Amino acid sequence: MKSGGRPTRDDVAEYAQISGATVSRVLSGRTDLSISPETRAKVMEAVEKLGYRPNLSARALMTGKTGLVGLWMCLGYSRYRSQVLDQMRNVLASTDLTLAVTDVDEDYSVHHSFSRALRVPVDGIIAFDTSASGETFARNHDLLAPMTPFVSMGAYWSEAKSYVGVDLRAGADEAMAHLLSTGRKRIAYLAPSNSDTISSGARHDGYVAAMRAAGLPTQIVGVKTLSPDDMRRALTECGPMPEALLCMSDDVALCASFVLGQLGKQVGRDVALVGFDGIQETEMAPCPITTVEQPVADMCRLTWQFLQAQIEFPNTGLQQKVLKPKLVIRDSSRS
Amino acid sequence: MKSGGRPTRDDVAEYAQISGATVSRVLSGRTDLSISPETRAKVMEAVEKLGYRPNLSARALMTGKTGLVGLWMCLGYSRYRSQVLDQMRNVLASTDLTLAVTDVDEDYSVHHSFSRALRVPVDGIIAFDTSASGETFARNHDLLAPMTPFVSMGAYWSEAKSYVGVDLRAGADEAMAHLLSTGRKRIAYLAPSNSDTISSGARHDGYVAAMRAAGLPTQIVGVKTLSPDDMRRALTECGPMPEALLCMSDDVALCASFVLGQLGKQVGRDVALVGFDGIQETEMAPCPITTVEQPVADMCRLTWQFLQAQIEFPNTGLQQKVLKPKLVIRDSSRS
DNA sequence: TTGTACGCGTTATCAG
DNA sequence: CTGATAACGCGTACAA
Repeated sequence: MKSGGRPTRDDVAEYAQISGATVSRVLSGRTDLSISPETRAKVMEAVEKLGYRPNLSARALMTGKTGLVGLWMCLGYSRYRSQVLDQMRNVLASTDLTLAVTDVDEDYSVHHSFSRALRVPVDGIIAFDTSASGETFARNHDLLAPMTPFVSMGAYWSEAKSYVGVDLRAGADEAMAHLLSTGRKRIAYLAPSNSDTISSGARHDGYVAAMRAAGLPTQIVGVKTLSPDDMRRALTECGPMPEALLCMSDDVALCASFVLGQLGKQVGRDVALVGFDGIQETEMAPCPITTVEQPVADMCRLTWQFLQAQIEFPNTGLQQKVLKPKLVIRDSSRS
Repeated sequence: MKSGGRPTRDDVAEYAQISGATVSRVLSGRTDLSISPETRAKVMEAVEKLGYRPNLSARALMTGKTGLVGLWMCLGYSRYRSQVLDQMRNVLASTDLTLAVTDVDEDYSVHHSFSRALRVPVDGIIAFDTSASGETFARNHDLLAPMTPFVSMGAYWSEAKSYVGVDLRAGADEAMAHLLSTGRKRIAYLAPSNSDTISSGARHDGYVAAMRAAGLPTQIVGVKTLSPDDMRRALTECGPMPEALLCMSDDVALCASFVLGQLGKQVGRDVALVGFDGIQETEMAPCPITTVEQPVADMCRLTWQFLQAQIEFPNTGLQQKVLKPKLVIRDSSRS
């Protein structure tokens, strides 16, 4: 046996006094091969004795498959993302593939993020809510991994790629229609100021369009981070308190809800609140929060279907589907 | 070039009319090698033209390194875990290694979970709060990946392995001392009924020990899931409402807080609440919740230090450190 | 500065 | 049922 490193297949073979090929056969776990019980026993003993584990890279090199599905997402704190992670895990659980989650953060350059993510050797890629615009994303994917099966999932996509999208614009339209129907006029859009979503994207655009259509002035409020302090600053320095806030996410809405309480405002009466995502916590806020619920379960299931097809049949064409979110009205905006 | 599949290094070489070795050299990005500008240009052009990407498995096979750090954790929904993910990502960001997060769920058998996680070829493993007992875990690690650098992080560990632990027992002791000092006597321990933590572990044990020492009867309350419905059932069917609840996690405490409100009880006055983990949301509850805060940042930083040492110097001995959590007292238990 | 040749640890295809 | 042997795609001495 080699002195220093990990034992190899041939170390096992030597120890067991048989050929390397046979070791492979035993360890392959295939049922269509027949192996004598004694040989099998010898191999297993040697494996145990030597603490042998197959080298995954070598195996992948031979088979051309790693058995991994890459999930690309921003690992920054977000309850919605955490929920998607949970769901994706459930979907993959019944499979013989393994989920490998990789950080793709908008803070780094897209290219830098990608080259990192691509260091994980996967059979297919799911890119979730990578907020780099869909097109930039598609171009980078072409550049960096043209042959790898790929599906983007969530709010952003490119028509050049397969995707399962969520029509947040429809969600924003519905939310705004609802908000306006309650008679409120001074409605602001609230989002993290360091994010793209504050000045563009389906939610922002839906808000602006609805306000314009109603002949009302728009007001964009940016919040630096989702800390109570920054939220308080944002909410007090933006002028007179708006009658309603369309929040970019439920995380934003929940933080706003807390700060409004501190400021002596009553959510639902003094200020209406609508969030996006549909995370569980909106239900458990002091005043339950209206939200545009994302179809997380369907989204994950369908995405996996798409990707699986691409992995199994490399010639699969583009698969594209847009899902509709669902407005869930609660006390924060009812009256 | 081969017909069907991805282009290889030698396809690039052929296209550029040079040797495969030179292609490798150009793409290695090393500065100590000297390559003529024309050659470099030819290679780059061929790479672009053919859409060549190096095969990671082959590269890993050669170098013996994948550049990946495996983070093993349960991907089920939990705000604390999400926070750890966020922090770990920050720690690894300044590194040239890539984080590959893998689901290791206590619901599956430990062995099954492990063999899955081990399908990701990594240079080192961080196992976070894998609630399988530390010893079981260590044994499985020995069985499945004896040579791979390994550090466990969080509430569970084995003395046979390197770890960065958090002394939740000390946290529980402190929390109970605090709770008892407020004069409350009917104190219950609240945890998910399907989890190990309901009948064992540092938090449970600390609770039981403190109650016994105070000559008070213990009361364990199990909650099926963290839905308001299940929580309501747990809290109403456990007999007369306890004066205080030591909650297994902040997620549990927050859910309890919501349900108590619904039941007309005032948190902090009628029922005291203490949670574990120190997630941000405890601060933003209607009545801010006392919590045993985990040293997430230090924990992640130190764990990485340990792992890095093992990766760099394979002969590194056992590295073990236990961190103390910090009791943060808020209104939910003050008076 | 570039090319040749070998080996990393597997799986898979042949004979035997 | 088992043993040689040929790839898989790449990095790197060594030679030119």
